[in-house]
Amino acid sequence: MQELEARLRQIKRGCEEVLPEGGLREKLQAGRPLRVKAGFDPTAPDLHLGHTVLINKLRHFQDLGHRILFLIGDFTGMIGDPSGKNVTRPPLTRSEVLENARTYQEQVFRILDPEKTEVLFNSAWFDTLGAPGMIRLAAQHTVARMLERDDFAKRYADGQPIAIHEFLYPLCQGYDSVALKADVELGGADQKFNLLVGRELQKHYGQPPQCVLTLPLLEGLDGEKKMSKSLGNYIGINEPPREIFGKLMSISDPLMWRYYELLSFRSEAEIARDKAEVETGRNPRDLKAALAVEIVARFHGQAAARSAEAEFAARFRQGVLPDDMPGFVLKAEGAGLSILYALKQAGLTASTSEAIRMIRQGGVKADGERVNDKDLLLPAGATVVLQVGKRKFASVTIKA
RNA sequence: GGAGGGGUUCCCGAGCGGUCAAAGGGAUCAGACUGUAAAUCUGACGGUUCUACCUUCGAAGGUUCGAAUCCUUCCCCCUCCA
Repeated sequence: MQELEARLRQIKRGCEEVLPEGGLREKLQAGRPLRVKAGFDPTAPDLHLGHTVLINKLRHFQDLGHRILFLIGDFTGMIGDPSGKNVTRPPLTRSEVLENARTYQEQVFRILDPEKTEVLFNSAWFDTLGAPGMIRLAAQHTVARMLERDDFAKRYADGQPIAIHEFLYPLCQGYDSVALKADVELGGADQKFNLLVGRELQKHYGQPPQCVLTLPLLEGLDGEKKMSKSLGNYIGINEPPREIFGKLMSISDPLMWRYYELLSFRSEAEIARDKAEVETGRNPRDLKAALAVEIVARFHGQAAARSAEAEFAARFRQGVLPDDMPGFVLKAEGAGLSILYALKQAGLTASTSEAIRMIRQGGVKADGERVNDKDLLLPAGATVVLQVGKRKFASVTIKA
């Protein structure tokens, strides 16, 4: 009994909503492995930490012995989830879909256990459903219920267009749950409506309705807006260890606790203890580093995480240069090479104008010495370590 | 089919014949401060052979000593009415 409660708490951690409240306990009580569904767009995935909040939750289920149904919406992808943009996405070819699915798996299986994961495509049932089947499906839901969806309601009230096919998206997503006989479905907080349609449809088709878990959208590095690639405030799981480590170290303290809650696999009790320690004087920096190590290790292994941490400490606390900075060999013009030209050629600045600006602002160092003279010549034959700002380095050798 | 509004530098957005490389905000970058934190403050933010010159304001032409600003044509967005 106590164990059940513990499991329930682990599953609910970080969730925005669990609907219906008691439903999950009931399903867990049955003791059998649950069928846990999560749907993904068939678009080319380049996962960032925001995506992993949901995948982590799937992992929790797996750890508790449940079955993950990793559904790729290659059919629903043709519709595109209604976002008000009112564009029908061009359907992907079969090989594009398979390629994207492969990339998904390569990334997702760094968190999930492939043995306990089934990867499925919803075209499997929709391709054979046919127009009559689609009409029968559409008959299961009313326009009034559809308009309850916040996004639809707003657009309808504002006189914004809603194309008919947009109504089909929630229905199809719901039908996926029917086809899969899902016990639980996970989705982002913005998916609540669609997830609930699944419950309705399952009832219509004589199945026990799934339990719905919504997960919050993770805030990006700025701590304000949701993490997304287009906003540039993301940490991609394929980024090099050093990048992931550095980006995590740059987040604010409040955001760090948020990340602990949603991204760390450490127990809530441990995190609470750390939090208390910080309040009595422990340096939050060390906890941030611990989080960074955990995350880097998840995607790149323990060794890479340790070395990223060591390098970070060396570079920023002791000012040691990175040992693998890019190297360049540039030809001198006469007696030497203009520092401006070297900075640009080494890719440290986008243009010579920018190089001048950086020097004026005191952001350029050569062999650790601040450069104040924009007309400085690097002598032929020398090898100089150039630095712009805190994180851009290059080793430049001037050839006569 | 009819009426109207608009396309400006990474984004939003002012400018509406010279003082415009173009206000203001955001993002970004550098410096100071620090825990490489965050917040804050200062500065930068088209290019170059850099106190000057060159290229930019949807596209192409034109008027003018001079245009992002005026005219012509074209392309593209949006709103309202039917």
